[in-house]
Amino acid sequence: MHEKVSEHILQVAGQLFAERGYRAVTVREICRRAGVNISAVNYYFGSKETLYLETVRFAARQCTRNVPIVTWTETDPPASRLRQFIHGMLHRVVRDEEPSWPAQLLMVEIVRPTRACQRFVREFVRPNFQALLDILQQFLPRPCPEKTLYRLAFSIVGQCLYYRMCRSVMSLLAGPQAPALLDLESLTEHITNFSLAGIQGIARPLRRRRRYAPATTRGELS
Amino acid sequence: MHEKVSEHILQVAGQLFAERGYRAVTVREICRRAGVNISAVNYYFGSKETLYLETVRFAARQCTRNVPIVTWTETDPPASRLRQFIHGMLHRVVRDEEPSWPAQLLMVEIVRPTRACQRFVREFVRPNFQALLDILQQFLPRPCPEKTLYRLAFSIVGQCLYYRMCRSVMSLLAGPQAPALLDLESLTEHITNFSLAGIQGIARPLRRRRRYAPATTRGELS
DNA sequence: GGACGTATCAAACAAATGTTTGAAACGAAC
DNA sequence: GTTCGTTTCAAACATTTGTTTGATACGTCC
Repeated sequence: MHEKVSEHILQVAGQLFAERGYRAVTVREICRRAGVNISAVNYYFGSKETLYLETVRFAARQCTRNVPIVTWTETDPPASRLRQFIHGMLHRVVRDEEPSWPAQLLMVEIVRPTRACQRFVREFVRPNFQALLDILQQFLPRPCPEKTLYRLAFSIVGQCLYYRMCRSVMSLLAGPQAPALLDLESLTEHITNFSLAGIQGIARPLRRRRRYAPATTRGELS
Repeated sequence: MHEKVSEHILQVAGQLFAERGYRAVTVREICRRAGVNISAVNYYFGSKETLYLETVRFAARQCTRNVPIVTWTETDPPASRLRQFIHGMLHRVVRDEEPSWPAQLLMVEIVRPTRACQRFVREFVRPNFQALLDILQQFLPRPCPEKTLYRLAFSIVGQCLYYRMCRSVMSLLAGPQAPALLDLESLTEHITNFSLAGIQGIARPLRRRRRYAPATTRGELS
């Protein structure tokens, strides 16, 4: 029963934290909604703050557990790998499967980081980011400034994260067709195509300046 | 003196709210840091909540005041207009000029919206968004699904907002070269070039499928 | 100088907060 | 049945919270 109670508190607290933030949620409400005594939080977690840190860890685990690690075969072309990466990221981030609060909690943690953020980045964000860098490498000529590589990566994850972080704004701007814009598959296609072209636009400006014929390796993209 | 005192409170409160959030900041601390009596908040603003709503309004005004409205001449090609739009947006959002808290406060308000968000979107975000849609229209063939148009816009603002919303993550990932990645001019160039190519990649797949020669209007971009 | 609207101040208020306490209930082991 | 470690419970604790109060100071107009 121990395991069940503490995890139940974790779930209830996580949802409330994600919706209203750490300070706006009281220990009393967590316990009331979880159906446990008020001293349960301190009994199982030691303090409200520790409980919060645990909800962030739980959220990170949950987000990566929902989506199997990005795996591709050696024969997959780079474009296919990028599509898989974007699909996985969108799945983690825009998909509203139960529970839906972990992604939201992490977004808030990113925008105004607390002590929980550093560990989250180190353990969960960095590996994913490195995977993206590896994919991008394959699009670029060997001696490529790291600055460019990083910015390409940020351009891609920026597009994905927008649909979670700015969903409130997006819904207000898009009105009734907002749900259609969140459709996972077509959104994956859009961001992938946009990014593939964008990568080429960054990787090949020299050729265009030299007035090469532009019809060279475009087929690589599709 | 009236005007000065209330605005001073607004500034102090805005900075604290942006750093730590509404609930974590106490009226006592605001007043102490502002050098005014504790009852000043209720005297000038009626309540802590009203003060917060005013800080959001102030932040929105400040962010758009720092950057003159996007203006272009009729002769400017679309690519140039897009570059100006991106430059303005990055200027508002990633530039750390004094005061630097308004953008941060707005980002937090977007990720977990309160009552202040709706008005902010209506009065400040929507006009900017509409301007971007107008620019994008010129890249696309006339009968273009609104869904595509919107997603293009979101791809662009998503790239820009990343550098503010996810700055904590970005700094941890990029390490010592994070400041270089935030350089306004080169970042504008990157996002503009990436997006121009991305727009073409989205706008032209039909032509490619029809096996048209791809060398048509590429000069339009540069 | 007196009157009046504005602004500032220290003190106090009631409510809510996270946490602690000590006892009671429970369940398995002997 | 007794014992012992774990879990639950209601009550209370000391702080902190936003807000209110009533008095005092300030400046201006008559």
